[in-house]
Amino acid sequence: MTENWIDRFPGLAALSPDVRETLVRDSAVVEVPKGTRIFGPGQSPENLLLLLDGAVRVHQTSEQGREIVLYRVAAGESCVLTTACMLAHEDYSAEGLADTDVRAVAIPRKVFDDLVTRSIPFRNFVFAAYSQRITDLFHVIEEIAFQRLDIRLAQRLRTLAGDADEVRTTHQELAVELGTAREVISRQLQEFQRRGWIAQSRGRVSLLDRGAIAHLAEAA
Amino acid sequence: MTENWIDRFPGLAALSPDVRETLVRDSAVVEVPKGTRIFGPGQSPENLLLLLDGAVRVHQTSEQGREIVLYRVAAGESCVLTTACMLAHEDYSAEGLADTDVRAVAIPRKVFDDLVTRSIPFRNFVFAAYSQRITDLFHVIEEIAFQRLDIRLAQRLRTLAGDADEVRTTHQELAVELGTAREVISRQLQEFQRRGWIAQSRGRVSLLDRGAIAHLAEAA
DNA sequence: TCTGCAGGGTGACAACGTCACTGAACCGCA
DNA sequence: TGCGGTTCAGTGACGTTGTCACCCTGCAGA
Repeated sequence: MTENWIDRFPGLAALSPDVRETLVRDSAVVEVPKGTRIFGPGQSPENLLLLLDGAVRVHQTSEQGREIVLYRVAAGESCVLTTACMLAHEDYSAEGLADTDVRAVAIPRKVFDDLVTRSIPFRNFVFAAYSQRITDLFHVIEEIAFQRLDIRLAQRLRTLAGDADEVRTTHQELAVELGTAREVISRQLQEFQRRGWIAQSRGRVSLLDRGAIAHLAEAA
Repeated sequence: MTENWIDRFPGLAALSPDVRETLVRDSAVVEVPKGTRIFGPGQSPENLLLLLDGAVRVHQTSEQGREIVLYRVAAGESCVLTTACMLAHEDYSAEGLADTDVRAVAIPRKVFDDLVTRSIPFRNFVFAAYSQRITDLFHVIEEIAFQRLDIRLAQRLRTLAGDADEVRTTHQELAVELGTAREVISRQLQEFQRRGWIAQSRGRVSLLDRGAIAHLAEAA
């Protein structure tokens, strides 16, 4: 448990030795399995999470039951908005789910407060993390307001696939990614398939022509 | 200039006397006329602004030139995201415009850093302000993704009108408010007019039946 | 009075969302 | 191996929103 995880966070490189010591001593490394609900309405976390491995997906659900993925927290990043949106008076319908198995450092609120007071680099880290998330949200707004769906879908398929050449997901899940309806995804994927860019089977999309997909995705 | 503006900010009520003194001594009250661009791409503010009077409107503009209003900062609130989104590495296309004549307190970055270190209540104020803005952004996302335009337009007409019974604005400006196109606003307003809810003339919308408008707005 | 221009109206069409329903693939189990 | 339930995907019809091209109108300044 004396693992030196701090070096995994570039933003924390400037921490002084005593701050590092506090952080390592008073935080716990936790593991949560894929699918766990990390926070959500009626579930306010008393920790700031720094992700070591895995990813956390943050959703919003509308009253009518439609959903959209707001952003993901990747390894090496922190889950600041998590704490922030819980801090707000309004209870909000955003929730965080473990997208994969997750290993994270949990910094208790008191330790967090202490560090923010004591350490300028730590504070900068926190504010930088906020800024990053906020620009993520700006991105989301720009895309849902102004970007065509075929382009957004192509982009999302690329990022979900990563290095692999297939994505294991349902049309419904893709619809939630983009905040649209399943039927719309089905039709778009059919069009992609018709053009020979992808192949589909139940629960799986294979990318056949990454070049064409990339070309569309970059037609931003 | 020794005006005690601190009491206008409920979140700052808990500040200790010495912090209050620093804040009042080292901050300046500034006035900017309506229409001034307060921040934007290539214009990063070195101050945190606390609004005393007036309102600031924060926009985002897409590459294709379409715009959307993200939120407004009202008197008694602070412009935290302003500083935050400038802090992010990416240069972002959000910009802040004085929606009316504005009077505000400008807290220089150094003073801000000092206060965040010294004062727990000040820090809470800052974090609470962040949370508020972030939930505002969540609201925006929920609305543009899932809410019908007629409902959003009715809501916006109500808030823009305030106590008055008319709104002095063009269709184009309303389109920017909601991130849509002018033609769409024109058609919706015509429908409202046909139902006898509003009357229109060049650059002006009069609310004739606030009850009906409110009813639609609350059909969220 | 003329003229330029911002504001607003309109029709056609494309893109996206919704609804109702159908069929296909998969799973557990007899 | 076949059965039945469930999840996933396909489809047509239709309503809403976005885009494009173009027009008309009211207003201000020359």
